[in-house]
Amino acid sequence: MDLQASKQKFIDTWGALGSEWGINKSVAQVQAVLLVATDPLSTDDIMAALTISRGNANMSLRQLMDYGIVYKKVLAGERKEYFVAEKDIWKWAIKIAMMRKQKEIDPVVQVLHELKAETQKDKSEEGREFNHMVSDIQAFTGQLSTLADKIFSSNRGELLLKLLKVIM
Amino acid sequence: MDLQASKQKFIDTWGALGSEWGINKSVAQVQAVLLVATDPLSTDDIMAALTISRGNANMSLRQLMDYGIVYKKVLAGERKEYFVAEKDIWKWAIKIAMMRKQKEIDPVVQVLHELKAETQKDKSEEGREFNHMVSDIQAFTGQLSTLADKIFSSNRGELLLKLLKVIM
DNA sequence: TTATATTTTCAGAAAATATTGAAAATACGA
DNA sequence: TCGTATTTTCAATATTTTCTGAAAATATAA
Repeated sequence: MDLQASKQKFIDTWGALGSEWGINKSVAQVQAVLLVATDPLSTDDIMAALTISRGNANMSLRQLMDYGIVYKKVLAGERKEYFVAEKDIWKWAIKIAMMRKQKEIDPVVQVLHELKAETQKDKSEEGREFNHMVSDIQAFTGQLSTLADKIFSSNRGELLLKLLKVIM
Repeated sequence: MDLQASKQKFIDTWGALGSEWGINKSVAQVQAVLLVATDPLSTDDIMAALTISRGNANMSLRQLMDYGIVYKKVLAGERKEYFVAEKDIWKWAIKIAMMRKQKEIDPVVQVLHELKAETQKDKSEEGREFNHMVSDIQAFTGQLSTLADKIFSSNRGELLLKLLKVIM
């Protein structure tokens, strides 16, 4: 397998992984193309590399920039916009995890908290049972959420990983 | 809000959370219905509770049983099968995480490993760059993967969580 | 064994999601 | 300013995923 084939395999694998994690396939592939590129790429380059439409390329790039893991790069004397990918995997693992946590976990923790409060004074057997179950889940997700915040704020992620390897 | 409304809200919230994490909405809702139930439920009970088809109820239940977070319960003198949900959140957090890791992460780690090996001896600037990038990602995902295995095997998850709270 | 209850399967329908492509908006140089 | 290159938007279309419902398979009781 030559280098180009290896790169292609990486792009495909990355796209498949993205799909499984609820990240749009095109978005994941665009990131992959930028990761394997040696130079900044334009929208047209990406359209050509993945044979996707301009609209798709544009929206995927925008999403990656929203995530903060792809940057615009101005090339001197060029009117087009060029893009490069953040290559530090820790940076994007943390950014994406934080964003997803905020969007997906935090609202659930909030609802669980409300349900817990609302059923607090229900003294029926059924009410106490429900309250107990919700409390358990709330405690668990709440702990995970707090832990995630601590890991993500301040770049202690890498440190943490090393630490864990020692502990376990 | 009365108890029934609270339960309904829980079911809806749980379904929404599931969708966002790539778990089918029906599957998540079936688990929720079983979690809030006071007694074992039959397929018909679940169909009625969520107004879903028999096929959907059956497949969702099967998937939850495959995950190992819903059990069959035989009721004396009853011909129908009844189901109950595992209520220990640690048990299913670990089971689901393990399963998803195995299905989604491990193959990627494997491909990355192969790509790393294949490009090891490419001495061109481009080849070295690609190899370096793949190696970084592979090291990161490999570490996470190993860490996850350690946490999941043996029920050290809860312990770990307590430990982290002290450390951080 | 036969009749009946229950579960499973799966082709097709419906719903949700992703993608295209061309028009509109914007940015830039002359 | 105008003309052109480039980017953005979004309605229409294509694709993927989920769900239904009825037929087939299986289990149970008599």
